[in-house]
Amino acid sequence: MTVRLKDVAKKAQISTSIASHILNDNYKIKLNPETRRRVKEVAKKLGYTPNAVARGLRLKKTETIGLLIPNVMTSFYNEIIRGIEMTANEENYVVLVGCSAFNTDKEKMYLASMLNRGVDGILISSFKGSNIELLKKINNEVPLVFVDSFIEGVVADYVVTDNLKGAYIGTKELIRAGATKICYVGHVGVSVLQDRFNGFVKALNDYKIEFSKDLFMLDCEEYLLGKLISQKKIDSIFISADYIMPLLRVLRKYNLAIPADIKVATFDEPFFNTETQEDIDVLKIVKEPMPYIQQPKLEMGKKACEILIEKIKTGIYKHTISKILMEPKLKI
Amino acid sequence: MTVRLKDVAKKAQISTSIASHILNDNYKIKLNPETRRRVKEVAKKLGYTPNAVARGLRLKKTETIGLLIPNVMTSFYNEIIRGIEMTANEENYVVLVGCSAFNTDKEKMYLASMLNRGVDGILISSFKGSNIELLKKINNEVPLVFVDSFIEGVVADYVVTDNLKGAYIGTKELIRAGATKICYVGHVGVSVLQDRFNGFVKALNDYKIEFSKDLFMLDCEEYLLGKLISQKKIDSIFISADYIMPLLRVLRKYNLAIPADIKVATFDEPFFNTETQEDIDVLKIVKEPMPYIQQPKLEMGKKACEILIEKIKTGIYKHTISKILMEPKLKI
DNA sequence: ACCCTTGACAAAAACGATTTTATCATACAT
DNA sequence: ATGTATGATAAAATCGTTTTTGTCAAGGGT
Repeated sequence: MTVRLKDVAKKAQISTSIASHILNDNYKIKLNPETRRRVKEVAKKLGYTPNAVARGLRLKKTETIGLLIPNVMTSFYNEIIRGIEMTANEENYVVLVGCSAFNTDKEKMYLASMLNRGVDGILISSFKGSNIELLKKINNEVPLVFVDSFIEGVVADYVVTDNLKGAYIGTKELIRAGATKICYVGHVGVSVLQDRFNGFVKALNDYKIEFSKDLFMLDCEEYLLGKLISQKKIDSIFISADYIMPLLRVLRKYNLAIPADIKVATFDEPFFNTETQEDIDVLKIVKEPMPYIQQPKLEMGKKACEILIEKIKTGIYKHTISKILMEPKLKI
Repeated sequence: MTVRLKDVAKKAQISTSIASHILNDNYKIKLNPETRRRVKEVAKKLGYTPNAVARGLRLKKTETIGLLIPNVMTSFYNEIIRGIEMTANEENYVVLVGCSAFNTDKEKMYLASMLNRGVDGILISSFKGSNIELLKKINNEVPLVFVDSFIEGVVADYVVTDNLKGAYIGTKELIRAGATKICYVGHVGVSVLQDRFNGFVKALNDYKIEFSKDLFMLDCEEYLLGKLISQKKIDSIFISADYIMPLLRVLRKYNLAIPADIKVATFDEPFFNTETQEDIDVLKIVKEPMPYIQQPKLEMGKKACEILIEKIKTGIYKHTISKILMEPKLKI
């Protein structure tokens, strides 16, 4: 049903090869201007658009980029996706999304699938290092840009928030507001999270506050926090936004108000999901909005996509590693 | 660099045609079992996977489905996307996403782009009727399933929440709780929203409450609401979750508490985005969680994707219109 | 008068699969 | 002995492009 180049050529009484040259505005080959006009006119009239699959086969490029992320249901990745879709669209690329669900096998499967579907490049947010060999191999076949993640040993481009700086200025803000005993809540298992922790420690050092291992926990551990609070071992908390609701519940249990009794700053905008009445009550302890570190998610997506497309277009993408640090912002 | 069928064939000392038959498990053609074994072994050893682009060209199917939605940044579409990605992945399909941003031209562009990239089917959430002719045409070329939207005149499948029922049971809940003067806040411009309004009116009728045009507004209009409230013309409100924050601000201005002074039920889970301290304060008027109508978003995505893939596989998809109503739930 | 360029176009190859059509022994029936 | 199945495989066509190579007449230079 759809109109092929052959149809245009036949109607314009010309060979398909010439038609192709004309429709691709190839002026290197000399042609009668009238012929050019005629072919273009016919193509327009028939509403011809080149079949991207055939084109992809011949050209070995599909104007498609693969996007592989852990999940699509958090606002964090959504904004990144949006940024990616925006610039991809501007540059006439289309994006194939896959959701790895933090599952190494699924990630592997998607990578293979994208590759043999001929994507021109891949954007990925990957944490576990399990597919590192595969990623290295892929990195030699198509450009690869990592978003909000860092895989030691893969020589590619990385676009990440400056997590160290973010945690640094967040912690500094707590100190500025008078904090002296700061508790850190958050994982350190992967590079970006380790950076955050390092930023936290750096701020402590710069402001001559001694770091104590006792004031550091991976998860929001109610019992530990309870002890620290009741023994007045801490006056403030720097915490990942993911844990904000659990934290508030703990604080409420101890009848503490923010910021009078305890100061809290979060990495990422705190997200209050209020499922129950208790959740709504819990919010009442927040007397002032908490300062938080905002990641430029949209910009991160945009930037990563720009870099990828740049690499696709130039074809230069091997043997260089670059880490683009996006500027976090302190929001009060 | 990647290994082609030709490479496998050469290594197994066989023609590509036979290799293809073997790797596709075509038993209609008689072959020496030993040859089959050998070819499969070689293919496995070389790590051969068929080039999906070439395959797509020859077979005219790409195992790709197009997904076109207005935006990717609201939790509503995110869950739908997730559902779609899940079932697509299970069925070995891959998803090409596009974001129309409520823009007719962008929608048109994406539809064309997806089509000529050879997607096997399209899932779309479309509101404005502007691309209706294009959609009709597409509907004859590949299966088309609408998600959470309805376009009069396009003979395709629709997967939507039973909006009428949702609004009906939501309103009924308000009435059950003693409401007699209910205000409706929400647009009616598109089919799904009109259904909601109809459900609201139906509930009023069934419970012998007269509908008054004065208690109906498209947006959350502060002035109007203020008047209705201060004149005690209403005791409850049925409202789209999108407007919950503006509504709370108005209610707070009048110093009203939920549900003591005014009952509120929402369509979709109320989403409290608390940007400022005022926002947090505003939540304090909510003394009890509000009842709300929950749409089965994930299931909607799954269902739509299942239907689409079913149609792709059977090839039967023309000249029937079906509207699948997903069951909304009342949450208290 | 002969060779060379060039303008204008056509034919064919290539991309990597799948599928239809051929080849060519051997075996079997008549 | 001749024609026809059939088993096992190869060759060629096809999908719709792009690109390389070919054709062929007109014009220019010596």
